[in-house]
Amino acid sequence: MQKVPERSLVGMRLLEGLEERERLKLETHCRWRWYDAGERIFSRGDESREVYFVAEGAVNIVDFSLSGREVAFWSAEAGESFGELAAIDAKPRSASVITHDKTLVAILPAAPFRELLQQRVEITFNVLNRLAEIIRVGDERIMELSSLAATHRVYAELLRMAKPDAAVPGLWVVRPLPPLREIASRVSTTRETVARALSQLYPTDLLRRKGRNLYLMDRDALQEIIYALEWDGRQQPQHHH
Amino acid sequence: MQKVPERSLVGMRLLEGLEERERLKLETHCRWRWYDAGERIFSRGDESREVYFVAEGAVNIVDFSLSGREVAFWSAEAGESFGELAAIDAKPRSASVITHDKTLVAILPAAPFRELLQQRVEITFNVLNRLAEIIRVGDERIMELSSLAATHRVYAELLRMAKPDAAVPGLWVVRPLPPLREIASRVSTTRETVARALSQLYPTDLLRRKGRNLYLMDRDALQEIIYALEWDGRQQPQHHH
DNA sequence: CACCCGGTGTGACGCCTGTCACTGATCCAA
DNA sequence: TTGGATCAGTGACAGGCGTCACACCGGGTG
Repeated sequence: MQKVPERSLVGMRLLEGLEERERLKLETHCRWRWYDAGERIFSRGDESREVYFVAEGAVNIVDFSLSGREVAFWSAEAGESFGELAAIDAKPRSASVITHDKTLVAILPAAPFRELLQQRVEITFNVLNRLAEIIRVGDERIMELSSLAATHRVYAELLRMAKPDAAVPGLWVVRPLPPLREIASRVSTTRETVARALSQLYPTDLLRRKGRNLYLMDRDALQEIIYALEWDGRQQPQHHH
Repeated sequence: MQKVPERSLVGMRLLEGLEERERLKLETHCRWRWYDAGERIFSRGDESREVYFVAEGAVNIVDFSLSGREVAFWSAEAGESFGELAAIDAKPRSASVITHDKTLVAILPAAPFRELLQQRVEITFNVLNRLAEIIRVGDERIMELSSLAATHRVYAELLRMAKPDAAVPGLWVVRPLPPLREIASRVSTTRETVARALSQLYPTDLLRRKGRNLYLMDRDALQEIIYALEWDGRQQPQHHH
């Protein structure tokens, strides 16, 4: 899982299918740089156009409302990339990027990136697929924001974060549980609401917390709750009477 | 503005830069079809993979929450296209498409579309740019949903819909004002809230309504209100005390 | 140890806005 | 004109959750 911090573009998902020769050539255009955890790589509105490849560490792509509220769009880990948008359409950055951990990135200027796209259709398809994925996830998010109450969005995020437990089949774990503040920014609510959402579920024994591990005792039941609550809870089908 | 309903792909933005020969060849793969206003072209989850070009009319790309609430993502008018996502990544439809008006579409199967992308890089860049645009707009939307109250989102939508008045400089018009229900679905709120948002503004004389025209008397002032209200209104910067 | 700092839990309060229920307008067809 | 359908405006109500405030906890540091 962990990638040796060699300075190469091996293993970058966006470049899958690229022959070694071309990869090496691409690397000659790259600048490498380490960022500390919590550093800002670029900001929304910036005029830079480079594409970034994460070799080690992880970053969050976020934006801030006028009031300072942080909204997390997505994140990129080792092997993933970000910043393609500006390189493609030559417009200012649409979001800011903040490192989550200590992070090593390869910085590729827009020109060689675009040249690559022109020459290697396979890579272009990788990019197309990635953008398509981003759109799909974004649409999901919009739907969630539009139709799910804050509490339910928190549960939905838990389901997304949880992975099957290695030992007990049927048991799911979020490990490590990130600071609630982070979850909040992913589902556009507040730290307090996340805390309350969890507290509300402990008594039912669907959720159990041990240190920085959060166990989902019954994933399906939790899934159920999200939708069930939308039904008899918030809004009824507004078939005009 | 209006396009003659000739059955050709001339003027399709996604195909800009395509030579006539290739365009004609592409047309041989197309199926043409008229849809009535309000018809559903495809639904989220469908397994179809065709790309659609709107020759005449307009469609809305929408999705429905479990409770039946309609959320509008965007729309496509004559010259624009939709359905590229599924053609690109071969996954089920991410949203539903419903005609807004009587609409003529050209239906291009995924295979020739992908072939086109492989052969004509210019077209691929058109697609990349379009996807990038969709992502940018989507991110804006997420930010709005996360940080603006429903009333303010309505105002923001008005600003988006308004166009400068031909006669009076400085005056902006929304013409024709769509049914409030439609505005509501674009900013994820209810018909009633939209109505109240407008009513609230009439007394200030920032808004004036004449039949199906809605005049923005002072666009900048309206803009101002949206952000001003976020400041001293809802949430303060939560600099930890 | 004492201290600070970031992360957690939870109570109180109040506004926003979704829901329900009516009343009217507008427009078109019979 | 009369009916029906869609659209608009508004009052009443209640519940969700954002905001503020405070207490607690654990871990690193001087």
